[in-house]
Amino acid sequence: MTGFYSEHAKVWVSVDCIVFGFEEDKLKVLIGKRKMDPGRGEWSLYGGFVGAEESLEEAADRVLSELTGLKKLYMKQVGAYGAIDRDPGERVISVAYCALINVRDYDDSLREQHSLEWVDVKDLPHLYSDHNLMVTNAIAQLRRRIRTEPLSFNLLPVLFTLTQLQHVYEAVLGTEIDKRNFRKRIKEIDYIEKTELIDKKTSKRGAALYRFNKKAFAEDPTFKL
Amino acid sequence: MTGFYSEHAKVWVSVDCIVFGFEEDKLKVLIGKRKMDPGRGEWSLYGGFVGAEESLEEAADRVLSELTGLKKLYMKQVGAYGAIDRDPGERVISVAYCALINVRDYDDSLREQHSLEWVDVKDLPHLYSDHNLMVTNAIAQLRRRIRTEPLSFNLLPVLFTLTQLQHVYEAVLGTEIDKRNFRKRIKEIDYIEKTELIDKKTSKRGAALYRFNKKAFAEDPTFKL
DNA sequence: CCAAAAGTGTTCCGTCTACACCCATGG
DNA sequence: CCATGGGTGTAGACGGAACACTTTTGG
Repeated sequence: MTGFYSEHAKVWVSVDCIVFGFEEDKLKVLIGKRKMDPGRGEWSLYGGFVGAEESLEEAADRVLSELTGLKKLYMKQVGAYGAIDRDPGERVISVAYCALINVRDYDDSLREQHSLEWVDVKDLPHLYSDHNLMVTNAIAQLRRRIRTEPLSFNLLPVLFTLTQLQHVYEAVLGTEIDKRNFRKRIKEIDYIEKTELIDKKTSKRGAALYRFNKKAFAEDPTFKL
Repeated sequence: MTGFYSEHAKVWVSVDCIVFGFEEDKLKVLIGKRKMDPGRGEWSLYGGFVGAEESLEEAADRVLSELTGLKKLYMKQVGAYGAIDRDPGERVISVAYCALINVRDYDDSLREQHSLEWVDVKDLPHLYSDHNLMVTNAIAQLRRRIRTEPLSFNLLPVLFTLTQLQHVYEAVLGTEIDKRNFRKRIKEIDYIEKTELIDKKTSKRGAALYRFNKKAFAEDPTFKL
């Protein structure tokens, strides 16, 4: 410490995670009731303070793995929120991160331990502080990116059917998509590979299972859907 | 102060401004040589610390008006930068803001006072800390937004010719644009109004001056170019 | 009179959209 | 045998890209 900036004020910085999951053909967010003051009992995103010895990304990773037990999730910064009175307790600047997880990878007992709930984004309650704004911005970002980046696979199991994939796009974009047009476009994308496996859970006839080939995508990282 | 968060560490938070201007048909950024340690003498964005009693936006506004003497500039958050060692002196988290200004509104003596230079984005030197990354991200954001938001007018005088406007798009996007296609699209946009005035500075024949009508845009805020 | 920038339409091609029926199977 | 979700192709509309010449006037 050399004291370059000692005349300036320091503030608390936190990270808040908007964790999206896909369940029952709906886009959902993981929220819980706050267990601490201020705001005890209010619905809230899950977050944590940034330590002196960790970067913003590390803090977000830490919070996410506390929350989900999962590592190496898709994660993207949404933005910094710095209104003076955004936190009812003290002055805290928060950086929001959006994460996408496959609900089936997620240990449900961990969810219950933290008393978290998957809530449909269309049906969000009032959240603590400016968390509703964060979620709104995260959804807007998700909608923009899902057309040009292979995000959707993060919300699905490794093997998925085209109907499932289509439902992800419909849930995120909030629109209906024509099945034939959708499948036509998929066919032209090399790194969405059809496997020999058949899923019989959702239909009597059975649906072909597909897989996202990361290596093939890395070779030609263009995405357009 | 109620001491809710006292067990957690506080950090310094700063804002850094990426100020874009349009000059000589090029997209330029305002940078200067740092006048303080650490990093004295290095090329750098202009920034400042966030005070205890101001929001991030207020801090960015304050820094921008110190810098330009201008208020109510177009300004957008680029993102938060929080690597541990990003600042060579101490641990500082910085939030980058991108601003667009009309170079002709800008008092050049103020520029000289702060020993700032307009530098072509294609010709940027190495900048202090992670500032090159901030500029890169700001340009990427600008390219995305300029197609769907009426940003370009912020880089031009109130009255501008269509050739100037086209040059703004070419400089930001880094591509050549077909003149006839460009003007065809402009004609279909109601809130880009042709005035009776003629600019004779750039050509012998003279070019019609146009204006962006904010009110007309507010009534139908769709933009597509 | 000529250099230099302003201004102006049409054609073509590729992309997106709309749209309806047969298939396979478990119950 | 029928209800349920899986799977397939075509035609028309629309929007974007390519492209070249005339106009005006200051020097």
